[in-house]
Amino acid sequence: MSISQRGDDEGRQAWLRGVAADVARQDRSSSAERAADILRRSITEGALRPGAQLSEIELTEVLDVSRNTLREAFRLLTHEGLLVYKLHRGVFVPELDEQDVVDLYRLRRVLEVDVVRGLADRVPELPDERLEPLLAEVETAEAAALTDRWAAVGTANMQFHRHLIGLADSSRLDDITGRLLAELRLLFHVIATPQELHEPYIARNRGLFELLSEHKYDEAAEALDTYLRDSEQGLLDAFKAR
Amino acid sequence: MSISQRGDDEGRQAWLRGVAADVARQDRSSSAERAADILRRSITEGALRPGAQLSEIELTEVLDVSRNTLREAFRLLTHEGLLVYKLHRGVFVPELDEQDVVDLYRLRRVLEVDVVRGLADRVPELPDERLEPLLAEVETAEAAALTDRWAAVGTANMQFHRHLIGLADSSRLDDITGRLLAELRLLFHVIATPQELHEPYIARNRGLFELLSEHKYDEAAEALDTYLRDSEQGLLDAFKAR
DNA sequence: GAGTAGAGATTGTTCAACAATCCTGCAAGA
DNA sequence: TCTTGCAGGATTGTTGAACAATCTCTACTC
Repeated sequence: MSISQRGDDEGRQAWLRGVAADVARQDRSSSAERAADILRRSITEGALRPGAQLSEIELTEVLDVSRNTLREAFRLLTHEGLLVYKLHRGVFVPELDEQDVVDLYRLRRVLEVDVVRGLADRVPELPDERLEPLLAEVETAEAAALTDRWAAVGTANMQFHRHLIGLADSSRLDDITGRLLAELRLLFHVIATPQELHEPYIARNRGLFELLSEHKYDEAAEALDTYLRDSEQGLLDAFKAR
Repeated sequence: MSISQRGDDEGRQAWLRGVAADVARQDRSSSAERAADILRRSITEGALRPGAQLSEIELTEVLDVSRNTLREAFRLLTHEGLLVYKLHRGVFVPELDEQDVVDLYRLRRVLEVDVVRGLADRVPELPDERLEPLLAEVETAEAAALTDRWAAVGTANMQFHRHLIGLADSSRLDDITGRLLAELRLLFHVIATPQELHEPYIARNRGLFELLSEHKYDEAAEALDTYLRDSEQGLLDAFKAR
């Protein structure tokens, strides 16, 4: 389909913007970002455990980038909280503790609850289709649970919250959330029993989705608050049981 | 005073920790951070205006660092929101608009108000001396106002809020706040009338301090909420008048 | 066993070079 | 006139090598 076949100018411009966005997304080239992507996956999926040191020489060979570029990738990940620098000693996957759990959840609670509460005053009102990504994540989690893929359940649950925050249309909030969820993932890796950690929240996410689609925002905010408190307590218990 | 002249071991260790912290602060990775410091000041003080491009070659000569180190400094400032990268085009001082004002203030409001409200449930109770930095910033602002140094007033007012957030003892919150306030500073530079932008909040900051020192946290939270709404409106008005 | 000195390894920083991309101006064509 | 295509120059992206600064570990002394 060529551009000129589209009739209206508005539609054509929208289409152009879409293409531009795709290109920009694809064009996120930068060797550093590509290296960071690989490392990010290695960390969030648990191949690199908390406490592990990342050797520069070793990784330049594995990732096939220069030391300078690798260090730039390190910087990107430290900004996301997935790595920490120790001067003259190198970069490490951070080891978070109970205090970090409390800190992270405090932030999550205040931000997420505020987003949901804010949906009530929104003008124009939130279109229903904005909730579709939430439902998709719930269904992904449910499917993963059926085949005992609890890590995938955890991932889908987190994506649910990312999309929830996304409803606020705030790029800064999205940034902060990205970092919070990344750090949360680090915490999950010290947990021995992922099933009991993630399973209860599949149904609760579906419950949240339904409250939202019925525009019961205050109720949803209330439910989300206790939800997050329970989740925090679950993590703290898992920590103690370790 | 030499170490051995101090009698007690505890005191000596505390002293050593203090020195270690000072050294660490001084030794902060030097080159890249030193370059970042200079650039940060240039931006926040207005020498580098929003929209300006930062040339690598030019700055390597001015700052006397290598391109790699300079680029690391750029990364640091990008993380703080003081610079933005455009792939293959360079780094620029971002240009914020009304929408950014709304976005920033929404975050400020929810975070700061929550911090103040949370002080009520704090155990152990907040020691009075934790409020001293707040008072110091108020006095700094008052002194600066007497000599018409309105930029300094704005700085002190922002530091007031940084210390306010600091009462929550959350490193992540401190990070986020640092970025939010840095971005706010960018906004101030498009404002023609700094006096009417900053002057009213000197007294209001003092009022907040007094409510806090009387442990009237809910009242303080309420005052802070309207404070921030007024401040946001002031910025938006200034934007429109531009 | 505690403390110290030195060797080896790793990180911090710089430099110079080349590759990839963007911007500018100009000429050719509709 | 407006668009399109194409050099050419300028800027950024990436690399590899080199050296300095710092840490870690081992071996030694007491």
